[in-house]
Amino acid sequence: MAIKAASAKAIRLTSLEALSLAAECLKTLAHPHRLRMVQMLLQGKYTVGELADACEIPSHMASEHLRLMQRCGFLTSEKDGRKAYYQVAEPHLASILSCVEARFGTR
Amino acid sequence: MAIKAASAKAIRLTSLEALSLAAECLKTLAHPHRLRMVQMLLQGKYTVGELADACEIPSHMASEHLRLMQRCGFLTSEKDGRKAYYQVAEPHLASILSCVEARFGTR
DNA sequence: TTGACATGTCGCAACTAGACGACATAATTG
DNA sequence: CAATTATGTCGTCTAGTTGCGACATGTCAA
Repeated sequence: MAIKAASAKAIRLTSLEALSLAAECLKTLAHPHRLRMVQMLLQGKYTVGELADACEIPSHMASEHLRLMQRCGFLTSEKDGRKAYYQVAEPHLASILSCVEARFGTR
Repeated sequence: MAIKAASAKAIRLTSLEALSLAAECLKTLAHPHRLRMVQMLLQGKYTVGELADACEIPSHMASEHLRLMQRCGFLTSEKDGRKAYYQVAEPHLASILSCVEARFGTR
């Protein structure tokens, strides 16, 4: 009886549960408007309205995107009067955006 | 009349079309089984069956995942008899997987 | 050639995400 | 207080994704 081929090469694999969490986070990032928001927020703080303008979407939709990214730990927000400023909380986003920019340009 | 706040900070932004392509690629990657396959393939060639075993899914489903990843340029395949060996074609995958492993562990 | 194996394809049902109008809340201004 | 501005939430409709059984193709060995 043959030893399973896959187990012959002993490789360090991340558990499927951990990869499910990772997949959820990546799925959250995998949206053109959210990528643009992160690209901007890596260079400073912005309000919901500024991010919405840059993505050419109504601000109440930007607000939802920002909430999703906050939920998986990418962003944090702080209120100043009636404005809400968002900023990047997850440092790994910088390297992922570098990959995106390297492959898809800064055009 | 005030100059628009967003345009005040001149920032280099990737076009929304390019970000849409990027989002599609990221979405393709954002799946636990596909992440595991990429994690394995970054360390060598594997057949559909080996990848399927490692993900605990039937091989015809692994085949579909691999086709999707091939379609967006992540992987290439070569046939050897009735087996098909897949390997990584997109070098940036290594850095993205590093981020995933850094945040979610190699548990 | 027959059977077993490895991979790939098709079509359907169940689920999930996205866009968006409508509405809600909260702060500022007159 | 009433109007305006900025953000956040809810429900719905649509479109896309996932899992999977069934089937098709191609390869090898006896």
